[in-house]
Amino acid sequence: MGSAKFAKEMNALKEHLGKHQLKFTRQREMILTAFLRQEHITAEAMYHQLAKTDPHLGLATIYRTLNLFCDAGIAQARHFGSQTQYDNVSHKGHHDHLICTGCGKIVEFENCEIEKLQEEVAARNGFTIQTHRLELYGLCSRCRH
Amino acid sequence: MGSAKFAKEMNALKEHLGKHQLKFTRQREMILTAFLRQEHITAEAMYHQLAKTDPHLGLATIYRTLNLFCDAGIAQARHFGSQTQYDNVSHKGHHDHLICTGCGKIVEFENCEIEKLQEEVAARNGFTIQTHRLELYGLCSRCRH
DNA sequence: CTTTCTGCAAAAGCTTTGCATTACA
DNA sequence: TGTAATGCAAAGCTTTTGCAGAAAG
Repeated sequence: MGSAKFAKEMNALKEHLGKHQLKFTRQREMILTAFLRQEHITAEAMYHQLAKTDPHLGLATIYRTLNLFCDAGIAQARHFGSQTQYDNVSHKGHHDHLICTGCGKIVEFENCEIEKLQEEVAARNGFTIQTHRLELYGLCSRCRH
Repeated sequence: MGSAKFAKEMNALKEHLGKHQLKFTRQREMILTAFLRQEHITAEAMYHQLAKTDPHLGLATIYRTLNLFCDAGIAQARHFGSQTQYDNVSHKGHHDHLICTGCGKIVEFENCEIEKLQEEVAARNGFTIQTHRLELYGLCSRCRH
């Protein structure tokens, strides 16, 4: 199965489910597998994507499940524009955003130096970083004049 | 008038209005004056705040006006939680946040080196930064053991 | 006077919730 | 067999829009 490579997250989910008397369902497995294939996705996008496989899967179930992933530490919700993006935490730390306030364009970038400085700041304050969010807002070259 | 200290932004607004055949109204003046007194605010919060002064001021007018300020470059919208925060662009004493996922403690910090690297990343991608948001999530010393 | 604004209410997204039914353990 | 999860539809929130009357230039 394709989910073999997602064993780590699958276990994290199962562990969370066990701790909270929740159940491992066909839908949760399907949604997790689809989710882990992307860096970030909206509930609506996942709904359309999975409709091909399971036309009866409800949008509410997707919302409930993505929120469950957040509780389990597998996903992280990020409000962007009018929608919520669910980020794949295992890709995080390599995935910050430059956002044009003029046209909405998003450029993804990673910068190890910034991350190193973040670690320093955290250490200085006695923190151990689990994840972070960095968004730079500005104007792209096309929108600047 | 109390608005004397906000002359710069008031002029920026008037200039934008002039350029676009828009009008300078009592409501726009009132909302701008209230807006400039804070670092950031939601439409709803401003609605309640101004209700004391002008009980007939509509929420729709506040939304329209705050969005106008964004067009004029005086404000900047940032989606946070389920609401939109309108940031006062002239307050650039920007602080970032360290957030403990264990106890919810928030530590504010500033780091010029990180900001310098952000500028570099932006420049490399043809962006001019207006503002940014950096949040580090992790465990504080007390929550770690 | 003409054009733009405002206030109200209604509509429009996105997300959550209630409930009967189904699936898991 | 007892809980929890699902699907559907309805409700809830925040934000936007339509329109008639009011205000600005």
